[in-house]
Amino acid sequence: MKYNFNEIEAKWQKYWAENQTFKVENPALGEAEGNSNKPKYYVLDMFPYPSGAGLHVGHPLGYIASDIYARYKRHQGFNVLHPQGYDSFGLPAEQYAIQTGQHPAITTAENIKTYRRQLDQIGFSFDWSREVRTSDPSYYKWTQWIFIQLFNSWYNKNTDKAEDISELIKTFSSEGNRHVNAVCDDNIESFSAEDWNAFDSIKQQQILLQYRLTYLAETEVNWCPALGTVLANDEIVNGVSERGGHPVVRKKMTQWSMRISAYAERLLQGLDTIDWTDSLKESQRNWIGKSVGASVTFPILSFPAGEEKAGTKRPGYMTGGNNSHLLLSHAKEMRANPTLAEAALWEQLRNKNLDAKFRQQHLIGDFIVDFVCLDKKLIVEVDGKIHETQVEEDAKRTEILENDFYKVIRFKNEEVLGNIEGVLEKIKKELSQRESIKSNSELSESHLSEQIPPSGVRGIEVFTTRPDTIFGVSFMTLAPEHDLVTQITTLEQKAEVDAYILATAKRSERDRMADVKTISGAFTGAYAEHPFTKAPIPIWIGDYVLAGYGTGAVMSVPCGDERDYAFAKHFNIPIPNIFDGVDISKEAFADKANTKMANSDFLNGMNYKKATKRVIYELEQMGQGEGKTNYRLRDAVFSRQRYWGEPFPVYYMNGMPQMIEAEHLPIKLPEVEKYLPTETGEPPLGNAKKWYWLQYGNKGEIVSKEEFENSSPSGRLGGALELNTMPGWAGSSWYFNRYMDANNNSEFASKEALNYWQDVDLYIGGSEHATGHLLYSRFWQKFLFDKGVVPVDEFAKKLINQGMILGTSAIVYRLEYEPNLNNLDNLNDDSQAESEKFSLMVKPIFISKSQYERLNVLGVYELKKYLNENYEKEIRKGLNDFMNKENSHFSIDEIYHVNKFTEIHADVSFVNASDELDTEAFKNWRPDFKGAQFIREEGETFKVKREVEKMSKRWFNVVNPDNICEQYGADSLRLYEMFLGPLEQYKPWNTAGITGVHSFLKKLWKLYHQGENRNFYVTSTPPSEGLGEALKTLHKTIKKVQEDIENFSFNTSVSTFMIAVNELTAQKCTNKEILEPLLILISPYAPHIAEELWNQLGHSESISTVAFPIFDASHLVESSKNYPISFNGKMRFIMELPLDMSKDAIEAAVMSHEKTQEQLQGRKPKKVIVVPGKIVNIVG
RNA sequence: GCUCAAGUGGCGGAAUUGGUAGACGCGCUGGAUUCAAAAUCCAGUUCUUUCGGGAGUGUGGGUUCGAUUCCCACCUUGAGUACCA
Repeated sequence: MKYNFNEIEAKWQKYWAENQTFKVENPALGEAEGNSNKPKYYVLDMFPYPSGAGLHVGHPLGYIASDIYARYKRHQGFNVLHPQGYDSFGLPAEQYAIQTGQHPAITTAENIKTYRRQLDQIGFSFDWSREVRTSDPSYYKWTQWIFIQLFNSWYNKNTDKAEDISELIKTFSSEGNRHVNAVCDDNIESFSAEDWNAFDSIKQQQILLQYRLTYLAETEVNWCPALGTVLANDEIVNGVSERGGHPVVRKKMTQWSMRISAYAERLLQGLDTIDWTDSLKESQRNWIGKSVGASVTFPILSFPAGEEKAGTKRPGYMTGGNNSHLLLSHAKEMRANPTLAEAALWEQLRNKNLDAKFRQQHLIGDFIVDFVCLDKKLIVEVDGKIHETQVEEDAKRTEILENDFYKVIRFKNEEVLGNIEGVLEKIKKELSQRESIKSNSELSESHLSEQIPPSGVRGIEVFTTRPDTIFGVSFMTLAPEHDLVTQITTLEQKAEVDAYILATAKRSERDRMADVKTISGAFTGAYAEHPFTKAPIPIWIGDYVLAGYGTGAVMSVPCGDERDYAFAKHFNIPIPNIFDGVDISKEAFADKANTKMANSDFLNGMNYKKATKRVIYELEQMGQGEGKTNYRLRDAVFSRQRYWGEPFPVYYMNGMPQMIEAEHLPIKLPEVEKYLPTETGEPPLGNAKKWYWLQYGNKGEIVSKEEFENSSPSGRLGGALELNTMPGWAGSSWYFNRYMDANNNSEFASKEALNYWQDVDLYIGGSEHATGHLLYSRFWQKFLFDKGVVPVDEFAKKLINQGMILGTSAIVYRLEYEPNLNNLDNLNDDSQAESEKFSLMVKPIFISKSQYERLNVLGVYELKKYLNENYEKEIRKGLNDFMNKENSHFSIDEIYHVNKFTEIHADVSFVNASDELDTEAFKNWRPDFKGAQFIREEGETFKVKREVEKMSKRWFNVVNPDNICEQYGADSLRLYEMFLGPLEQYKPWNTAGITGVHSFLKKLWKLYHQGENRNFYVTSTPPSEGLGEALKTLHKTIKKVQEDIENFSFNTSVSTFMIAVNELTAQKCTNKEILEPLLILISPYAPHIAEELWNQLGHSESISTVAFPIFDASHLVESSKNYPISFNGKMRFIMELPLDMSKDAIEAAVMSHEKTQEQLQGRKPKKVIVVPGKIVNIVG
């Protein structure tokens, strides 16, 4: 009986499918199976995107590893969940649809069919009854559901978790937002409960949107014009799109965003609780980018330093020592406790009775004014009794404010209370006389305003990780895009600054990235004040400061920061040294650990840690700074202008997004005629005429877009439809939970299932998802955990990144030669065309690797000479064919010249294990190779050059698993993929090597089939004397294989099997006691052959259900040891000695050995080291 | 630049609580079998050598009786990230 792997594999694959061998039950549902007593184990692969190209041998690597582990865990008595599915929304199907009109669902279904066939033939033990497809409405129903949950949640920093938005609304209406500590948009205005309750519904919705975990915002996004969509940061590589390499530009768009930044700290902390690779954790840490430091506010000096000295600085204005935080909270307090008159006037002003927007108790500079219309710069003060005692101060205050172009009008309490109509009339009159500053550009460009910072600006806030170096600040740098730049720049510097801003804006992101070394910047002419020394600090702008990080401004400490140092050197800015005993004449000193402060006032002598703490304390006392932690992690844009993705369960009323209630889900993707954006620039969904959306309360009805949008709000939904779809990572961010209860129609997954399976025990997939899928999934898991949907807040305990399998390309060298057209008088004048014709007609000449290496060192002249001497016949034949002549009268070197060699990738299937090219197959490969000639060294075969490259159609090095399974079988494929090397490593595929594992399987087969006819022959005599060696082999193997699987060292267990089979063959072992457990060891790796032999051994149950053999150390006990005897650490010979021999006896035995004497050559050893059971070392 | 990973025969790779470097396989060489080829089997295969031996795990140092393994410095390759204050 021969090892007929094709037959065996087909037989068992059919058996497993028919018997649902790998179907796993949730205990609550399958108590009868007895699974409830078994511990659970969840082994997961990253599900594939089913591309049109199908699988190549690199794809199943991780699946094979996880399958081995899953099968092993079943042998160990675990209830193993090992599912598979498809990440089936994605760009390629859509692009194919755009080109061909084929619906992506059809393409996707076809691709999935191919994938399934390919996966099945490798013999995976997946439970296909739990398959998920992200593009299936029954699945994306729940993706939409999660989106709604996110919309209805906000992040409470006090409880450090996501909470329901209804809680927030309750708080707003009972106490406003003053005490709400949430992760939300910047610049949220503060409001009271009364304010909130007075807001109209739209205003309330706008405010809530600033708190929701998924929110709509005008964001600057990465727009890819070629793909017609936005891309996430991790979808961009080197400034171009990851898919297709198209350029990407920044663009402002209204998009859905996910407030992942709320989870930055928990995502970081969570890394310590999971067993993922260090490099992957490191990537995520970098991506989150936590930095701890301080935020510091530098007041802006109103006049340049020189004028300040002249004594023109105004009193009370923007000097250091004031506390904006205190003033702000004071203003809030005053707002909350208005006087009667103030309240009465505010009631009138807020209702826009005067057609102008007023603010109450607003901070202007250092002053809190009662009411202000910022647009018209009109201040209205209501004075009580107290003002009678401070007329002078008030006058000064008015003067200062009026210098800032404010107009101040004052009313007495009595006036307001007695004649409010008259007061309003006066205000109205003033308003009408003042021009709106928005429409008056002259004003803001006037000389004076250039010198005087506008009101409301108190200082520049910076973020620094080195607050300890604050005494080293010698300038400040703002990003060119910083809001303050135009406001603070002096007239003299305006031209220079404007020119610089323009130049920076022109440079693309890529240019800026490529050109890091060039230092550029401009001085604004303005100065800030140092918080401690009160010295004026020049304010510069420079493009090394990024608008998008921190506050877009830095305090520059040239002595302690490389970039600040370079900038200071370049512009001749002083570089004060604040480090004790450090020379900064050549470079900045950025070594935190060895910092000792000097020239730093109260910090002198302190180290980094102490100084930092002290500075932050001092700044907090002054109200000019505080300890702060910054994260690089940005909120994730969640809208895509694509067709083939999840539709949002969203419509708009009055411009505000509304969720469609969960009971109406799924919102199915509508049909479109064209998959391109509409003529008006809407996303492809704008083309949809009919929607599988609903009539209110009447689920599932098809409604036309017009019908939907024009319907009356009472009967139908009414409002505009959301036309964007969700990004690719939406569906993949929670699929691992769905597998736990994949066919549940009423829930995301049942509580019982979620509680039983908890999380993924082992997750295997590529490291390319480090900052995409793996971060987003952790984010959603934490969110779902907060909401009580899932029981754990990390979804995968252990994660392994499988390395990539690379291709081994085969390269031949093509000799390029051309006619010497000047000499070929019978040719046409059009030499260009002739040359092209020639190169088409001429027979190509290919050169072998060794010949190429030989020829390539010769010069062109030598090469030509060599070719003429050795290959004149071949070349002349090519030329003659071209010229249609028998014999040209020219000598060979008069009519052609050699150009160069070009590398041609040959299909790897034409090359054998010895790198020899099948020249016939190669000639038939492409029509222009038909008459190819091959040059090789005499007596040599034609060998190709090998090169390891990524597997790609382009390089003709793609190997299809279908062919491998047909030729060698799935078991060979599985073993070989594991045998190639460590799972995590990148390694080249070379089909030639598979013969090794294939012949191993044949040898294994032979162990069970003896004699001439190879009949099944296994003896079942009880273990006898002769079984000792075989038992030793078996138990050695059990031990090693078990260790290897648990350490994911699958490559070494394959060689262990080889050793075992080689040994057992040599021992002529035919005993069932040995051969039966051996099969169980091998079955996770080569399940088909194991199942077949197991069956032949007389078992009726599948081998996958039996228990793993137990290692028994007693079989490995030895009585003697081959001691390596080394001299000065070098092993010289081996001596067999009993293991129970004492140290002294060993030494004596070794010393008396003749080889020892030989080595020593009469010298006396200085020392003899004896480690019993290990080694003897003699030091001479 | 920074972070992480890794450097061992012709090739993939094995060996770490420090103890026989090169397991296992490919390829290669020789032999058996065969009309022949494939397949199969046997022997050899780190380099060097005067056949005694000697050298050897990216380079240079160190610790140790003993280092592929630990420490320091450097070089190279791959991956990620990039003016992150």
